[in-house]
Amino acid sequence: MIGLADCNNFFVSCERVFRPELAHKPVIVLSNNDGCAVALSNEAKALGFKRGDPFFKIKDRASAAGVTFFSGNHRLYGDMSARVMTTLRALSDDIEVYSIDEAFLNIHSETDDYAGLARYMAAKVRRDTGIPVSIGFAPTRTLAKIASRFAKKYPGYAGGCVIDTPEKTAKALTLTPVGDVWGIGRRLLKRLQIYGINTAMDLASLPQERIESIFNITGVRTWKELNGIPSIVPDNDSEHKTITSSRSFAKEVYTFEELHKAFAVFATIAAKKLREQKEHALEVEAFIATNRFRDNAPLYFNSCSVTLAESSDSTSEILKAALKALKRIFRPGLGYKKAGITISRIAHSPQPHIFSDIAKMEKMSKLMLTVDAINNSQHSSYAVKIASMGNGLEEISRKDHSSRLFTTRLEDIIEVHA
DNA sequence: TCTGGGGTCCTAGGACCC
DNA sequence: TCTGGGGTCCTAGGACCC
Repeated sequence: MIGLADCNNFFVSCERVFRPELAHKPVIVLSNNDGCAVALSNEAKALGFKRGDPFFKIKDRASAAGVTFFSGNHRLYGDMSARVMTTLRALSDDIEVYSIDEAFLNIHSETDDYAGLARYMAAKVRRDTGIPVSIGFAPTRTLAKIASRFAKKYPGYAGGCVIDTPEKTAKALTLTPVGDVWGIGRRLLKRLQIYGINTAMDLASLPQERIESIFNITGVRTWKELNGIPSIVPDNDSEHKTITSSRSFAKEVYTFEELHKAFAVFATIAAKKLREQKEHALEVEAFIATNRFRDNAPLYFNSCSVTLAESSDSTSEILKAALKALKRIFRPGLGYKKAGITISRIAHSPQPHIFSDIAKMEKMSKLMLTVDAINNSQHSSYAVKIASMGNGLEEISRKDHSSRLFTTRLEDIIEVHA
């Protein structure tokens, strides 16, 4: 049996931990620049608001309906996620962190009461972190996902649901729309509906030959998983193969200098992540794009990648490469709305070339370690920074509804008056 | 006025090779 | 006028995920 723990309305739940009066109230967490709704409480969903709704379109109606808004506070969510994962880790033999709000749970020791275990784990996470979580156990990951959906949807499960018999499997699959199955996206759903496949049960009941004629290998895996045959093996190394840092800007940016500043921020963020996973990259790609929603301005998207002579994890080397790429794609006179960098060809050990100055590489490596150490120990993460970063993205981003850094900044710690 | 960010995997087709 | 066959590797783009 494999478990899946999924935090309910995760970003909203994080905010509610520190604003308990918002329980049972409509709450929406917004994306960067207060652009879109990305997380909604059940009450906000019930009012008809959806994930992806642009804030400017729903603002008036939602305010009138009493919705509380938050700008995304990702440092808070990341820290709360770590707390949830720590609790889950202590309760299972091993866990696979699948996303900021989900983890698969492996239980090696024998138990015949998975439902009780799931409910206990959910209650423990709730008590230790304040975050409500739904846990499903089943023979495959795809079925565990379905089980956790039931645990989330029906309060009667008390946060824990198990699919472990043919009868329970049949019932769960019949009640699950095929579009809700893990791995069935918008495009696939459309095709399935043409064939009259509407529920997970319809899909699971098809003969394998039929499935193979409709789907590629990933679809066949999903079908097997629905039939109780484990076929999706998670990639258990936690290191990423690419690291992207990008942002949309609140208003269009026209000059190279402004983009340079933004790229200094991107390089800082991406290189820090790279160093955190103790790796080095050989390739840096830069991209810029104009506003795709404006039809009275030219549409331009371009990207360019640069290969480093020797692999690096240094912010300044990565920035240098990103700016080289940016120079090739920058066109004056255009208003840029979004930009970013992706670093790739990531490897564990540094890869010098024959003329590399090894001493210099080691010196740079030490320098970056020192910068990270200083920044990690300070309240400001940019105590030491690349000068061209200036005040970062401050002037070109917007956050009007921020909560505080309750768990990671001493000045922001919550006060209790008794 | 205002429309997110960060990933993975698979596949078709081109480049290249013998 | 005639213009092979088969293999591998790489990459861009599509589809999916949260």
